[in-house]
Amino acid sequence: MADTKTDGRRIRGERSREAILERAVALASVHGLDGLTLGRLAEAAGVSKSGFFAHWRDKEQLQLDAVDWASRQWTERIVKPALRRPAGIRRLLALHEARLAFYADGVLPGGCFFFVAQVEFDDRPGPVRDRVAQAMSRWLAFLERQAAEAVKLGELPPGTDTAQLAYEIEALGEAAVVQARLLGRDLVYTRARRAVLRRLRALATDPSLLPEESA
Amino acid sequence: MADTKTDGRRIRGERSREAILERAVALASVHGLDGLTLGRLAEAAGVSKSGFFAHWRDKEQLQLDAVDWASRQWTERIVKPALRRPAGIRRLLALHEARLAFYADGVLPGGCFFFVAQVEFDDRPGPVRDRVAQAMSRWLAFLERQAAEAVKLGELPPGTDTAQLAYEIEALGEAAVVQARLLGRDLVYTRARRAVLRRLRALATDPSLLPEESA
DNA sequence: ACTATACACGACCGATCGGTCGTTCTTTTT
DNA sequence: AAAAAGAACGACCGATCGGTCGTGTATAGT
Repeated sequence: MADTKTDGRRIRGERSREAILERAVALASVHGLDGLTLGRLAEAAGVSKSGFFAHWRDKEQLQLDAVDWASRQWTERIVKPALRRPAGIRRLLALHEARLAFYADGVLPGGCFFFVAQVEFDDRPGPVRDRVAQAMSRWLAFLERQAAEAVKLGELPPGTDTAQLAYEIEALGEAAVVQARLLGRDLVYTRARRAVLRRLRALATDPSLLPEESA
Repeated sequence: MADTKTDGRRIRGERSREAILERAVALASVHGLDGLTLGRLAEAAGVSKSGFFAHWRDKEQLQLDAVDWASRQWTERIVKPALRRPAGIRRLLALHEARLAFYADGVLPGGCFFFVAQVEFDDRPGPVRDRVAQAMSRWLAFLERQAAEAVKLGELPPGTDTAQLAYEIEALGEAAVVQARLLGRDLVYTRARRAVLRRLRALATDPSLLPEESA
């Protein structure tokens, strides 16, 4: 039952480590980075608590790795696919839709824990707070840059408040997870998608670049 | 130092109980209803842990009371003031603005904990989950009703998707708290206000009912 | 002034928290 | 084949969790 050794280097626990990390991110999205307990994590990942400490020095190291792991997933599943779409308003919409699809996949069942942790760690300076803040502001800055690109391409009118638009896309995407618990995923995700689509169509100099609302 | 006896009935610890409850709500907005610990709460409220248990049977009772207390505050500080505004789109905007002002006051420094608790308690049936879900859906239903009223008054075009509009107002209001931690309150609250104002002005049959954007 | 009551306290409880330790088993290196 | 280096375990640690108990005390009603 040896792990597939993809290269010459060290192997064994990597699969286990990755599996634990994935569970940790999922749990943190529900309970928060701080509310995540190592006992529940170990049980959920099928290892003992001391098995966990073979991979991480302490809880803080796990939290840091969890932030990095989630950031990497965010990039792979949301940013990269959207970057294959043409720049401008279509890419903005693609980013929003990829995010909803990512949430629907259940990797972050409670929504992105950056947003909970941003509050949790606000008054507790340290590397975890820094990394969470960094991940969040990178995402907001990225959204804003894409909006600015759309302005430069002439797909949005000059003078468009790109930071404002980034705020709205962020808000409408994140809120979906919470409301989905109450009203059902399909219904709420449709609303979340339509909200941004409408907003972009209303702003766009050429709305025909975007799909129709009923699509 | 006797409490003001507003009526003939029981008095003494009420002030203390109210003070504890207020602190509990504030803490729960940051750490979640579940992440709230009685030790921190007792310390923050200046009582002993056993002093706390003079007022509540257990943590669950406190959580229930906290939900009710927050709901009441929500009504007093957001709903009631907005109900004094004329029905229709002006009232919708007033609701959004009152919410931002409420958040700015710091009663719920982490944002409304309904939204965190909705995720926290999702897979744990019980009275707390029920009450949280009830509070959230009451708020969404109220927003939707006000939007429907605006349609009936002719301030929004017939056929407007009122549930969609309620979703957007909710999302744009709640997200502000989180982003405010990162980017500063004034900046983000301005964005949150402008987002809903723009949306309403774009929809309205008579935009002059609403203030200018630059206001 | 006396008594009943409710509030608040410090001390304490079992369970769980994050974390350590010594051991065992497997894998990699030599 | 022997030795070195992970990886995982069960047992256990002090601290903190939610919660109990007995006591002291301030107040309300008589």
